[in-house]
Amino acid sequence: MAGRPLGAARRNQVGVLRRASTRTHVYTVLRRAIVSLELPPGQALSENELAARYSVSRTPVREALIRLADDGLVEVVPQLGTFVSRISVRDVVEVQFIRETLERASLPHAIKRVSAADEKRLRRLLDEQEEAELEGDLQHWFTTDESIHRSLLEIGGHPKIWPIVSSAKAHLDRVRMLTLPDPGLLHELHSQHRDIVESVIAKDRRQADQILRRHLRLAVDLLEALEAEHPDYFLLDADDA
Amino acid sequence: MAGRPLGAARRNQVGVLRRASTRTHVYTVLRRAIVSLELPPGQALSENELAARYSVSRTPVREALIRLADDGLVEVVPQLGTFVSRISVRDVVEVQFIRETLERASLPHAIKRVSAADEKRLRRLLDEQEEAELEGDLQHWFTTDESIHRSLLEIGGHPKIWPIVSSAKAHLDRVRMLTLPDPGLLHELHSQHRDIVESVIAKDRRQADQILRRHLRLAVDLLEALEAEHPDYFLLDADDA
DNA sequence: TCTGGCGCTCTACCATACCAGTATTGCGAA
DNA sequence: TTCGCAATACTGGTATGGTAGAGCGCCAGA
Repeated sequence: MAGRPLGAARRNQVGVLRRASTRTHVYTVLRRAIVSLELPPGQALSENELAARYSVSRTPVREALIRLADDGLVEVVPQLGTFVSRISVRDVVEVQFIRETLERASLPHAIKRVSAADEKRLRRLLDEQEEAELEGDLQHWFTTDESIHRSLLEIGGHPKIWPIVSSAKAHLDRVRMLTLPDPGLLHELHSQHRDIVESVIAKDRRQADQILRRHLRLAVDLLEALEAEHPDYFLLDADDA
Repeated sequence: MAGRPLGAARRNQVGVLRRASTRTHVYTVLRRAIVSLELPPGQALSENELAARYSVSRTPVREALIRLADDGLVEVVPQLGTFVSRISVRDVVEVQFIRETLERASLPHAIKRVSAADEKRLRRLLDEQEEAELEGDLQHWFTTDESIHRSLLEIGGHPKIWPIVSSAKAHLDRVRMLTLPDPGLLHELHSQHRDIVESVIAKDRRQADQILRRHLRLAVDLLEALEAEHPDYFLLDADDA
């Protein structure tokens, strides 16, 4: 093979971020690629190939794939291969239910506990997202989307809900990605964010809940149309895991 | 050459039937040991030592530890060690909230969808649990406990909630384990199971919800007392992750 | 006696080698 | 031409070796 491990001198090869472990880095990169559909559902992933592409060994790649498998984003079949999981309509609906249930349950607590500093932070995130929208920076838009939802959970005193919602979001965002770039949808989502935040600040429980619910359902409402449009991305209804 | 001996190829090192992957096996064993407090909070776990104890290599041990870290049951500190996580009161409360929210949200669906076959299955599980209770077989009791809760989620059409609840349950059961063996508590929990199932069958939403809620809160109600009794098992309130 | 620094040891992390299966493919026989 | 079988070229699973970093204890010096 090519060069042998040279120790610390070689450690910086992958990216600027040396802080996180290699495994986390690979996990992050792969996850982003899957959610963005850059790696389409059904795509075969080879541990060897990925290791070569990112110039790391198989070990961290493998560990990243295990985490992705736990997230349901890939399926690893022993002695056969690892594949980007196809989208299961049933799973998406259920994952959406989980997310909606948890975020809505936390919202009243956020309304009770929101502080002036929280308000400032939320409004800053909203502005940041608006900027990303105007600039057409999808990546940044999604980052702020996560920040807003995570912040609301943290304000509600339920930070541990976020990892669950985040895992759900991955599947939902993959669906949403099929409808993008639709500037109208993006704008509507951002507008809903603003309405939710303002309702929380105004301590209007009913309105906040109503908008959040509608907000979270936007992705799945178009599911059937998307399935017809991209049949190869979806799992057949008969299949179960 | 003469080729490999095909008959012997089937033989897997340990003759204990056809077990899942080593990684899963180690994960299961370790998880059970942690939840049962056989491995107490704060206990240091060494990859090398575990590998030696279970007569496997470090790789599957390491991968199992990563999964346990995702579950929040262990904490791995690079270049230092891996430790059974201490119990954080705040986390237990939050995890309890998550579990309660999801199970209660699914319950109405279970009431709508419960079939005759489901009823039979649930009652069989209840009988099985009663038997385990009478025999004092804690391990079996916990198994049926899991089956009952999982079944209710599946009947409600939300099987994907189970992994989340299961992860939450691990933390809650660890707390509960501090109160056992208390035959009175065990009996009360079983009795509540029966009441919940009967309410579901009777399609009494309000009663089912009420009992389930009380049922799920039993573990955390005693938290403060337990923390006073076993201070070394708990995390100090100041600490955050 | 106390303190500061050097080094030993143990850790998890990553790289690599080996193993046991599976799908493919190419070749020989019908 | 077509079919069956066996060698092969993959796959992921496991075992093992090497590396940097963190903690701790010993020891020299004040």
